[in-house]
Amino acid sequence: MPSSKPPAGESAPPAAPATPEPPEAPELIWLRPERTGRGPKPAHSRASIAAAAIAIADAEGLDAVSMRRVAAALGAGTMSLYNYVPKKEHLLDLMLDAATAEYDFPATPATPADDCREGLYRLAHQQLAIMRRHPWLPALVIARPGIGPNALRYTDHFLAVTAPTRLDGTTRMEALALLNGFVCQYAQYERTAAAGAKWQGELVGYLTRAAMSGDYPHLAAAFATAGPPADPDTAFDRALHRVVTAILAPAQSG
Amino acid sequence: MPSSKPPAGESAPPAAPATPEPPEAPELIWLRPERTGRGPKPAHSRASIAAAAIAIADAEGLDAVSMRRVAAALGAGTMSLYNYVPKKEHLLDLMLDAATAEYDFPATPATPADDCREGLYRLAHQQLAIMRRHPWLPALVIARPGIGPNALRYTDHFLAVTAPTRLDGTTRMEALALLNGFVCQYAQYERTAAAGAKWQGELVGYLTRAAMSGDYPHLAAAFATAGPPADPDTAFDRALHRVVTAILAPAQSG
DNA sequence: CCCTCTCTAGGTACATCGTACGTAGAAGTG
DNA sequence: CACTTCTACGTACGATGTACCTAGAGAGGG
Repeated sequence: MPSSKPPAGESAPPAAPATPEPPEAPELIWLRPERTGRGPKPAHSRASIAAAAIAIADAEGLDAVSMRRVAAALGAGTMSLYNYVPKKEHLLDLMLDAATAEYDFPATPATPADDCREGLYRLAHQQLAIMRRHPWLPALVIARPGIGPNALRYTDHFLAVTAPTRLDGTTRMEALALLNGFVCQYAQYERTAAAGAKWQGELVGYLTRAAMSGDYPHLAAAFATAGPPADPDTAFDRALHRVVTAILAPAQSG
Repeated sequence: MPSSKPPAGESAPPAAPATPEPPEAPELIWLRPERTGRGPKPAHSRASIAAAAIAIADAEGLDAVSMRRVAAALGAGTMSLYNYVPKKEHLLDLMLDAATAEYDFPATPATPADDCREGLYRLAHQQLAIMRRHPWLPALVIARPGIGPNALRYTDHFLAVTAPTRLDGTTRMEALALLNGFVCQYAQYERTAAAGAKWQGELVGYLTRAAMSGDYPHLAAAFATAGPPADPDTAFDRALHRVVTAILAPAQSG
């Protein structure tokens, strides 16, 4: 328990017993008010901090996002950041939610009919576009549930789109997780494929050697019958079609 | 290029030009031989190193796995580890592959018929079991493609199981990614849910407040009609059923 | 009005991390 | 035997997250 302890070497504290209960600031950053309205005006805002962090992550990757770096980008002292963001995790939460704000949801969910499928396609494509813009995003989404206000907007939109189906709320939530997870995985795959392009030569050599070793017969067979690598977008669409079909299927049949 | 350079302040090197080409050790650790057969016998092995790292990760989480920590667990000096593992990333590769070795593949892929579905269920359940044993695994699997020898075994087995379907190799590879990604996501979800149990009170409060705010009508409706939380295993099975159905569907129809 | 309390900005300091580099010695090869 | 090539390990550096402290700004109560 690293809570603030009094000097603890002096005499007994006068009246109030040491820590009468630190108001127990919530762990969830969305439960902390951005401003409490006393003292001097803060020089920055959560929004500007998130924007600065996102700019760094877009340009140099998530590893380049350090408290020092973000603070410097804002022209602030390193430790001043901690007035806005109690831990680095919360900085990541802010980034995640700020990126989620980039979704553009149509006001009316298309038509009441089963354009549901089309709505899910559009949603997934938008998500992929956002994640291509911010290659660090999938890792964050996967790592933490992150229920910021914009994630709630996303959830609400998804529920609206899937309302025409007669699936119950729980099932639709599972469907959301399924679709969300799929797009993240795909974006993440694209990312590592792009980053590992330099070692691709090594990898190909390793794989062909493995295939020829005879230890992996089915792998070798698949290699032999493999066609040319597909265009990323069509590969995505094909897999997306499968996932959406799985989502819209009535319910467990067997 | 941090290769070994000669003192470089002396007179010109006699005959060989400074660095004639460092043999360019491969980045992929699986392409480096474990032993080259000269010098003293190494006191450790990749297997023992991976085992030590896994023990630490199982007990204290992936963050507790540091080079110093693993070396200490082996009774070795910190820097000695770098004789076996050129970078920490490669340590993670070793851990990943060692965990993948825990799969137990049946020698004969059941029957030639469409027990394919059953085979995929078994595979997914085994994967979930492994990931529950090693809560740090999903994060690793998601982060890097990691094509160690045991991952190849897994791939080969998957291809064997899905052989009865008349899907081509590329499609079955996509199916593998789909199933693999799904199980990882689910395991990761379970993990964060378990870790965040302490803040669950906060989270529930936040969500109900959001639902009541009127800004998320569909979310509120879903909340209202939500049943009791399902048993994790049945929830997994339900979602798995959808995913496997999506995988086994013939091919893009529309 | 001033006093006081609360907030902000910022600096210093520490533990811990990955790892570059160099030295000492052991085990094979000629 | 000498020589080469490996292993083991200590030291040291730059970077990280963040605990803690000092000043000072500005609103509220007397």
